[in-house]
Amino acid sequence: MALSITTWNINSVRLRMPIVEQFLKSHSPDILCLQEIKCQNDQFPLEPFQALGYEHIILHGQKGYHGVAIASRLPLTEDYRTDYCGVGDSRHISARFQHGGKHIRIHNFYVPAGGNEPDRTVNPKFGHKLDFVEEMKALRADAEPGVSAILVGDLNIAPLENDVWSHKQMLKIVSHTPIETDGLLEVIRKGGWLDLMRQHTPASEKLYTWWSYRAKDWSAADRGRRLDHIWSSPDLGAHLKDIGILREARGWTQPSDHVPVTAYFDL
DNA sequence: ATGGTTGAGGTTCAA
Repeated sequence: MALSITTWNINSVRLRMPIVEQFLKSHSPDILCLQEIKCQNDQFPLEPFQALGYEHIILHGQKGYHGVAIASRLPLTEDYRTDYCGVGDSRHISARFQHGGKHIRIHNFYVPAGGNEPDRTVNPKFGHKLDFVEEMKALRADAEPGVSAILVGDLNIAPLENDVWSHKQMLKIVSHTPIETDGLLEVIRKGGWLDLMRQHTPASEKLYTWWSYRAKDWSAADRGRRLDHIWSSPDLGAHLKDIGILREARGWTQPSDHVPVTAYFDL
């Protein structure tokens, strides 16, 4: 049984519905996890998703900032939202589904970006990011007996050397500082997660999912970062068939600065 | 060291 799951930081779902529809029509993943929907739940454009077969939609929106959503062709159950750091941000949503005889829980995260200065004594946003990552270390891939797990999202950290265009030049840039990259690798290790993008593509190869809006020519400069991730419990590793990073979506009309990343499984 | 761009919701903040 085929299963495909996409994660995409959409940077305003209302503004970008034309390219969301373009993506859903061309790729038709079973489940789409969105981050930075930047709207409240009652402002989410349900109808165009439903018209394309995504009848199961769960939301954790907020006014103006952040916000996560899961749109699915498969029924979603036992959904919940966690307020990491207890600050009232909408940065996590989770649900369960069944496919190919498996029960699977999916987590969709939007980790704080962390501001510019990588020092929590002068930049509270960096402290918030570190605290958020610390709290994520408690999330285990085997938390529910008999239930597999998938964790996706914009984690705003590029953990490996080849997850950024220049490891050396990025070491003091928020998203690739050692305290962040060590922290995220610890979340993976302690939680018993598999980094599926790196299972599919060796750590020796560059891999990016985000390119800044500020570059004159994002594609020519190619100063990307791998900020978006797909992890799973170990049992799903053998079922992974492919990973698709839709680089071309960065060049679409009114693009997000992140591109869709899709994991293709055969369960 | 600075500035480059984008979005939401207001005339600034977060990314």
